[in-house]
Amino acid sequence: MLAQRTVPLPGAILPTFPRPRQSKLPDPSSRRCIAPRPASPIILPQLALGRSKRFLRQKRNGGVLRTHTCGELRPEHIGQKVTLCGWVQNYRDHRGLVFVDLRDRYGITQIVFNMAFDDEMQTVARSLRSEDVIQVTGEVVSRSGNVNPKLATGEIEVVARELVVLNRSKRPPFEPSSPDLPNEELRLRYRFIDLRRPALQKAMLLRHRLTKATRDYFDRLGFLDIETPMLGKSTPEGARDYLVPSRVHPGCFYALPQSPQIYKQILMVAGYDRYMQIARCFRDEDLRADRQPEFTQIDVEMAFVERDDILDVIDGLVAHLMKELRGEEVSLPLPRYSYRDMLERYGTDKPDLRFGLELVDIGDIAAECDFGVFRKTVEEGGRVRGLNAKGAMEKYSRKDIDGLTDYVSDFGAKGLVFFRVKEGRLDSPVAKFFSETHHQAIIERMGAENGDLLFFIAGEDSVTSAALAALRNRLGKELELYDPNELKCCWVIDFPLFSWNEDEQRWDAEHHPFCYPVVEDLPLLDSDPGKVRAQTYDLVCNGCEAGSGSIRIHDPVVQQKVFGLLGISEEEAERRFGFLLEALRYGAPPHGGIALGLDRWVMLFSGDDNIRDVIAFPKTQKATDLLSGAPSPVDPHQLRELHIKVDLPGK
RNA sequence: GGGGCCGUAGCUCAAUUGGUUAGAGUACCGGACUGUCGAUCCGGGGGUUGCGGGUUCAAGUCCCGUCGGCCUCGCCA
Repeated sequence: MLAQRTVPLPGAILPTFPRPRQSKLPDPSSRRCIAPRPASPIILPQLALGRSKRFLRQKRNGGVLRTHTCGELRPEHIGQKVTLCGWVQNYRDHRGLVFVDLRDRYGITQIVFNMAFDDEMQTVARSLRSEDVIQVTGEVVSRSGNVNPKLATGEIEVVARELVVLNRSKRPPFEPSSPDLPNEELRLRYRFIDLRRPALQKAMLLRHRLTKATRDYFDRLGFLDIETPMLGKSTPEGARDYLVPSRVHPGCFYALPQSPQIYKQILMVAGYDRYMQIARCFRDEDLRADRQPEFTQIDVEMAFVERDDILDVIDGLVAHLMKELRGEEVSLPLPRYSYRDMLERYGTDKPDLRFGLELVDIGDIAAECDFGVFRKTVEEGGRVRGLNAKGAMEKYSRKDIDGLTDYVSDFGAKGLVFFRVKEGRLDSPVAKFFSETHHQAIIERMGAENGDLLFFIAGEDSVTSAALAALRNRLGKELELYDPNELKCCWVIDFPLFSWNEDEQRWDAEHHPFCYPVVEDLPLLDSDPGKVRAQTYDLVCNGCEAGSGSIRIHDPVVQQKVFGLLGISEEEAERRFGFLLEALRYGAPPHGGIALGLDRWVMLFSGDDNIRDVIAFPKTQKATDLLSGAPSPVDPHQLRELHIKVDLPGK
């Protein structure tokens, strides 16, 4: 039988279809198309991911439009009468016979419409186009002889007996099944189409599972999930705030949280000694491939703990996630390295440990050679460091190396010296400035063999680190030195508390201003602040800063001292976050915590390198939402209520 | 704020050194077709080459500006 609404529709742009009457009727007996299992729950298998086999159970009620999903039917269902709903992914019109690939997020099922059964229905079936939404009732039959091995449901098909067009789609700007992706601008504008793509659905599912596994883990350990305000007070430093004007208090603004930092510390003072939250954070800074203006943190804080207690808890989380999401065992504890050590070996505090390619210092050799740049750099207190790209001699032409030279110049390197190792000697435009002894010394120091390609950068310590770290990552990728699917995590600890800000002639907090110094370094706060180590820790995964935290200052005196060194006066400190200082005066327990970037973790687990692909509704690099058009001007009357006048810069 | 890449049909792309009426695939529309699954076959419509200016006999192509997207340095505890 054909439902009333299935008359062919005129034109390309169609009005919204009313939902079929069945959906509004509570009486199941009016539904002729329901399969004969009214009391049993429908089991909807989620998209398979990893080795986990989890099932979502959905109670059948009188209002369902479908008996199964499009990913569910198997040979065991043959003979059953079923009702499916979904989107038309593809149609193959043979006139008397029409095939439709019906898609929902669970899979694809082939529907067959046969003119022999219903001529009128056939006319409607032939009018179906991509992304139309339909409801089909029919019988599950075997596809013996015509099995499609590409589909999980490929052994069966549904022979349609009833078709309801639930809604027509305009011609979609792109199709979810298309092998070549349209440009990202279009994908973001039509995000509702993009989100139909299996890749994004997979990412959303992974994100859900990661979030849930995280909550489960902390719940088991007795952590409380406590929400903190979105409308708050501007936090002391760091990123630019997103501001929200107050209507009730003319001229005053809330700030959206850069993180729940201060609130979670106050929760510790309040005695909620194990806190966690999946917290949305906002930072009004320029974007990157792995950075969005609003992002999500797994926020954690604990009281009566020392650094290693927190590291142990997060070690457990990492192991739990690896097990739950990838079925992998991780040996704990995760390795813990000092900041100094990482900077020396990898040039960065967030090394990618999936491969070696460690940095090597040849300052002593450089000091003796006749190559002016090297010798002079060392004389002036700089460093000469390099790395050995094993066996890469043939892989990089002179032109390629010029490209690398350009690349490292972005990081402040004035040049890139290279040597090809041939017949036990160094071959390079600058080789003549090095004696035979130097050649052999460098070869020995670098562990070089014939066919290797050595790179060196001379300059200030920080420049050699930054440039070589960047070069190392690039070489690691280009030379395929690691398995891109591997996840390798470590802790980096013992960061300095401060770094010197040359421009403003004062100390900056390396992490944030609430980090507790290493106790034995406390006296150095007065004598040599640059030497003070902080009780901070970064969780690093595949060269990505995946989490960062510290033991906090719970003593108002130490806190004031740190503010002083940061150039924050007592008055300013009181004004901006006096409420934290005040809280610390009322019995603050020793406490500390960490925040992990949830979006980045999903990226790491999914192997994506674009944060937008793990966020349902991301923003562009200019922080706009192409779907909604945000941000946008507002009605003048809204501004008047807020006592705000817009003063745009002239062009 | 700086550097780089990109913008041509609904979409993905092409267009020789600046040179004829800007093409192809796909999607869309019409027709044929009862076992397709990237269906096939026949026919058709579809373009302000992002926008504005300039150079030139001539601009999709070169130059300047601008808008938008992406990557990146600065920035982001």
